[in-house]
Amino acid sequence: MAQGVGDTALITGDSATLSEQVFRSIQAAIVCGDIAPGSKISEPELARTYGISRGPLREAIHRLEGQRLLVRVPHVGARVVSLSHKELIELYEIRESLEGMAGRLAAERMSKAEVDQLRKVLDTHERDASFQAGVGYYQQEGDYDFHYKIIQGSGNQTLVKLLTEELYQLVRMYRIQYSTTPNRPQQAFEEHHSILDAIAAGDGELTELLMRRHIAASRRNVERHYQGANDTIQSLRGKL
Amino acid sequence: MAQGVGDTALITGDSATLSEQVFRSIQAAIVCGDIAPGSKISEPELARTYGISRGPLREAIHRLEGQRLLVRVPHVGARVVSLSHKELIELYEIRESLEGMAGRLAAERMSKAEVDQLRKVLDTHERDASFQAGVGYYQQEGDYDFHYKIIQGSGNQTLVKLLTEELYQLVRMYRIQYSTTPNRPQQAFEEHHSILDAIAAGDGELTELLMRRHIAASRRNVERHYQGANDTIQSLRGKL
DNA sequence: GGTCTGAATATTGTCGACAATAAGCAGCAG
DNA sequence: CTGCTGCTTATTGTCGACAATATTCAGACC
Repeated sequence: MAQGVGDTALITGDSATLSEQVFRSIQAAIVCGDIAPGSKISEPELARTYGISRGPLREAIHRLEGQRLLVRVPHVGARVVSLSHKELIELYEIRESLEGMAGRLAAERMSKAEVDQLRKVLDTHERDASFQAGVGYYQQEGDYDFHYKIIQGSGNQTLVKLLTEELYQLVRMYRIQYSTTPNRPQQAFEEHHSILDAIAAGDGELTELLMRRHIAASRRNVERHYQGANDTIQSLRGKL
Repeated sequence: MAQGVGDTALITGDSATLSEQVFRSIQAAIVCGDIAPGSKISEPELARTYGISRGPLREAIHRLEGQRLLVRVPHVGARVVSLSHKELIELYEIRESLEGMAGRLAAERMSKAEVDQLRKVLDTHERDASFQAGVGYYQQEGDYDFHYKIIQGSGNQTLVKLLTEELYQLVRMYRIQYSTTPNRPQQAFEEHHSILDAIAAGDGELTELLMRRHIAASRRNVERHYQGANDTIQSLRGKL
């Protein structure tokens, strides 16, 4: 996990530049919800928090703007993105298209070893009690995420970059936000298994179909619970 | 057209901040090929060229990095992106998926007025002599571009932003680069007309199919002529 | 002659200060 | 009491200078 909740210390990976470190730090803070959606980004405050000057901070902010995690308006400042119901649905539509394609390519290109690795991910999820409780599912990240592995298996590096380094940050952000709302771990499990089977069989068309259906179901789930979750967000937003 | 060839003056739109202006200026310069693919970005030099300090320039560079127009490596600098054959194909694959979806949505959602406007774009292309010569086709931009109009017609603003503000900059860049290579205006015309008909008929499925086929054909065309064009790029890259 | 080492140079990264714009607030008129 | 005006304040935008790192080139060694 990239960052503990409430931990505002700089992510001090081996990457040398402060700009890069503060970029990752703020990215993690936004995705994990440590900085509430819709809240304003104060440059002096953040600079003090991370103990750096405003220069690198501003560079990081501009990069985050490009990743859609921040919305900036000139001479006013940056705010953490807060997707409207419509925008969230639009994001899921795009995922449907892109991840469906990733699934098809993965089924066609993944090696046996990669498929086994994917199966292991699924087994781990199944055994883990926290997943059974439906809590952990939405907090997965990176290598251990089922979707992530499939995307990587597509072999299309441009697609991998687009999905994992850009759109997925948003997806993870909303996964975590909605982790308190009723979800559908059991059905998701079954769908994941079907997808895995299709990939193992090398059936690209079927994988694409199942993946699209899986994400569409996920979208409908979010859609169904949106109103309640939205109230929570609004209350969070109240603290500006 | 955003910027004349060789014109290094700042784009002085009403947008106030220098950072924004220099961002658009460099973006246009890269897309139009005024700054060769693979060439290094010198901060002091560009700052002098545009008559600004390095601060706003660096912010612009970070934004351009997010748009995939620049590749940056810490402590070394930024270079204009130069897609490999593989990456270009990957980009087309993604376009196939995304624009196919845009076409489907556009067919389902576009109003009659919007369809008429789209038809007008196509008529204009047809009458314009430069298009008949197969030159102008690849230099279209923004509102006047056939694909652009369809994407907008999808009604999915997130998709619009993703395609037009990010991926399409790359697409335009390579369209212009390949504008000297033999292209396929006549066939593209016919395909465009078929797509228009499908949209006018409100047939989403057919539109998606035709759009995917159209982009796939375009990809194969690029693929076919890639070797020759690549030599040209290599020679350009020689001047660093 | 080729290769490694080291200093000189240039470029990138970071900082603090100043200028310009917007937000917040007090005071006043209606 | 409400709405507007002007000032105060805070935040963002921009700049020039300094520090840290990479590149380059000269010279010595094998």
